[in-house]
Formats: sequence, structure tokens, C-alpha cells
Amino acid sequence: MSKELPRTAKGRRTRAAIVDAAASMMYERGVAGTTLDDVLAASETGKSQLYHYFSDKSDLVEAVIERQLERVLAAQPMLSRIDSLDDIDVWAAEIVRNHEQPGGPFSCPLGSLAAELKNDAAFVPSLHAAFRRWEKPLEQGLARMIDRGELDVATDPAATAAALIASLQGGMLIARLAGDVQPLRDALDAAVAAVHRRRTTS
Amino acid sequence: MSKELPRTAKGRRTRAAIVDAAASMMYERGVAGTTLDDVLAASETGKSQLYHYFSDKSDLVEAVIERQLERVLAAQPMLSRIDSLDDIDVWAAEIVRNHEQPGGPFSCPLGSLAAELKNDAAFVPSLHAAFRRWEKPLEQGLARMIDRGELDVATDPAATAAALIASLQGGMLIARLAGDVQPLRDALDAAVAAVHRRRTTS
DNA sequence: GACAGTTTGTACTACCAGGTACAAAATTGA
DNA sequence: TCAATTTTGTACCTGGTAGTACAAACTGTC
Repeated sequence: MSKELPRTAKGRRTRAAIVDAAASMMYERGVAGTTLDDVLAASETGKSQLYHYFSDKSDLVEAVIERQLERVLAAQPMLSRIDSLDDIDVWAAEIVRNHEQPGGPFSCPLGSLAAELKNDAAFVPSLHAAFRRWEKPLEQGLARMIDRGELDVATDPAATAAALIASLQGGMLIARLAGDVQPLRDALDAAVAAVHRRRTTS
Repeated sequence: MSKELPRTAKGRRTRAAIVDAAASMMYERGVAGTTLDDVLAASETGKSQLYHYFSDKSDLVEAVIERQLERVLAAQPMLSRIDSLDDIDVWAAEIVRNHEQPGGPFSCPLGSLAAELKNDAAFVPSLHAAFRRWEKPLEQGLARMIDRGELDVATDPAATAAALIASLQGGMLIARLAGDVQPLRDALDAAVAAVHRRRTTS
């Protein structure tokens, strides 16, 4: 159960600072590895603020899921412009570019959260919804291509979008362990190539 | 730092019981969500046993990584028999079959562990090594196919094996959130199709 | 400026989890 | 059998973490 949103500008700033700090720390150290005291110190707030805006840690985590989705979407501006097979290539290149600097991050704010929380039934609906929102722009772009006859009508846009994100996530995990972007690039390329193969011969 | 292995048969049984219980519980509830007391209760052992065989929780987790690798390999007998493109199809089908019963698990013992621990530098080497051992049979099968001229010589067996496992992992994550095997099947199929496309025209 | 509602500071509590101490059993090997 | 080694039982300690209590300070509105 979530509490009310802040009613004043000051309150909104405070709440946002808490969520931002929590998002960053949970990304770096994991949810379980992040204590509320750490979050409060990082956001320069106090416990009474936290419990004023959130009912408990789980409630804060829900807010962090939302926040990380925003961050993920913001990091890939190409996503919302996908309207052709070439655009998908560009999007994939954009993802890889975000991670090809040596040392990382090789990690996705939303994917990390999902992986850690996927066994907690309480978070699965929110996580699933977040991923669906991520997949949506891809799905819509694919649907338009099908409508225009550029892709096989038997293509399932939602399933294809899900497979793209899945390969991205798996690639990220392996890249992280290997300390190298290559697995991300390869896994993503394979998924993108699968989409290309649904192109109608023109 | 790990402690010595048990020197008697009884000791080996005890240690194995602890690791087995820990592996199962950490799979279900995550590493952070599993307390040592839970593990001891489930394995019907005591704290003195645990600290006799493991220096601390991290040490136990290292043992669990090994154990989960064994479980994963045991669940896919086809893996060690891969020697052709058809074999890869059969292997992929075997994976999907392990998860297509409604309700799950849609989860990989090793992948879950890796996702939770990937930000802890102390565990990355072990996790990476475990995944490399998983990829090895695939890699070797691919190398044989290249040697026999069935696959393009430009194919990188290690990278291809890594991409296959990456897609599997990502598919598993999305399948878990969606409560449906389909994303696993799709992501894996895309990666397998990418291998097929490296086939030499014969 | 006064009042209601919102926001924040400080101190505290309760509990749980990892880890330790140490002595008692059990096992092994000679 | 007997001593050395390995294994196990019980009780305890300690730090940290989520969550609470409650009053003070602030903010906006009339």
C-alpha cells in the first residue's frame, strides 16, 4: 500500500531525492544490499521523511521500479522512433554504445532489479508491467512495419519485441560476468537478425 | 578462504546436506533472502557443522555456485552430445521442455545466482567460470562442426556459445515475469537460428 | 498573523542474522 | 583399548536494520 504523494513543491523534491538515491544505490548494491539508512544519508533526508512518503521498504522499491524504467527509456532515445528495420539496427547500436566503454556498466537498471526480485510474487506484476512498457515502442514499430507490408504478417509484434528485450537482458548478464560487451552485442545481433529474416522480399 | 573438506564419510554427507539445502533455498528465495538458520533447519544440521566446513556465508555461496552448475548440467543431458546443428535444436528443445509446464519454474539455478551476485566483485570470477563450463560443451561441438566444414570458418565458437546461453538467460527472465515459456522459446530460437545461418551451403 | 495541514528532526525499540566459544560426542587408526 | 582427530550440540554475543513515537518546524491560505 502506497502513501499519498507530496502536496507541496518541497515535499515533491524530498520524495524525488529519496527515490533517486534509492534507485542508484539499489542499482549498484542490489535491493537487499541497500539499507534505508544508506538511502537517507545519500539523499540527505531523514527517516521521518521516508516513512512519510512510503509505507515501508517494499513501497519504496515499487517507486524505484518506476524510476528505473524512466532511466532506461531515457537512455535509448531511438526506442520511441523505431519505424523500420534500419531503425532497429540503430536502436541496437545505441544500446551497445551505452555499454561499450571498457569496465561497464554492462548492466541494466531494470534488468538488475527484475533479476533480484523475480521470485517475490509481490513485485512480479510491477516488473512485468515495466518491461511491457519498455517493449511497447518496439512492438508498435513492428506492428506498423507489418501493416505496411514490410514484415511477414505472421510476425507477432509483442512476442518479437519481448524476444529482443530478452536477448538484450541475457547479453547484458553474460557481458557483465565476462567484463566485455561482446556477448551483449552478439545476443542482440542474433535477435535483430531474427527480425530481419521476417522481412518480406521486396 | 574456504575450509578443509570433510575427512570422513559422515562429514561428507553433512557438508553435502548443507550445500544442497542452501542451493535449494537460495534458488527459491535468493541468497540475501536465505538465512543460515533456515539452511541449518532444512538440512537438519547445526551451526557448528556449518562453521566447521565453511568459513562464512560467502564461502557457502561459492559452494552453492558449484552445486548449481552441476544441477544445470544434469538437467540438460543433450548438452554434452552436441555435434551437429540438429543437436543444437534438440538441446534447445530440451531446455524449453524443462520449463514448459504451466507455472514454471522459468528460472535457472545458475542464472538466478549470477543475477543476484553479479555486482559483488568477489563472486564474479566463480560465476564467470561456471558459465564458461556451461558454454564449453557447446563451444566444442561448434568447433567440431567448423572443423568438418559444416559451419563458416569465420564463426567464433566461444562467442557463439556465449550468445546462445545469453539468449537463454534473458528469455528465462522475461518468461518468468510473463509467467509463460514463450519468451524463452523465442529468444532461444533466435539465437539458434543465428547459428544455422552460419551453415556452409552444401 | 493565525490556523490547519504538511513536512521534518531526534530518539528509541524490537528483532533478527551472522558469527563465536567451548565442551561433549563420535570416529579413526595404531 | 586408547589417544588423536574429526564432528557435533548448546548457548551466547553483537551489530545492524526495519520500523515507531512524538513533538517541533515549516508552508500555504484566509
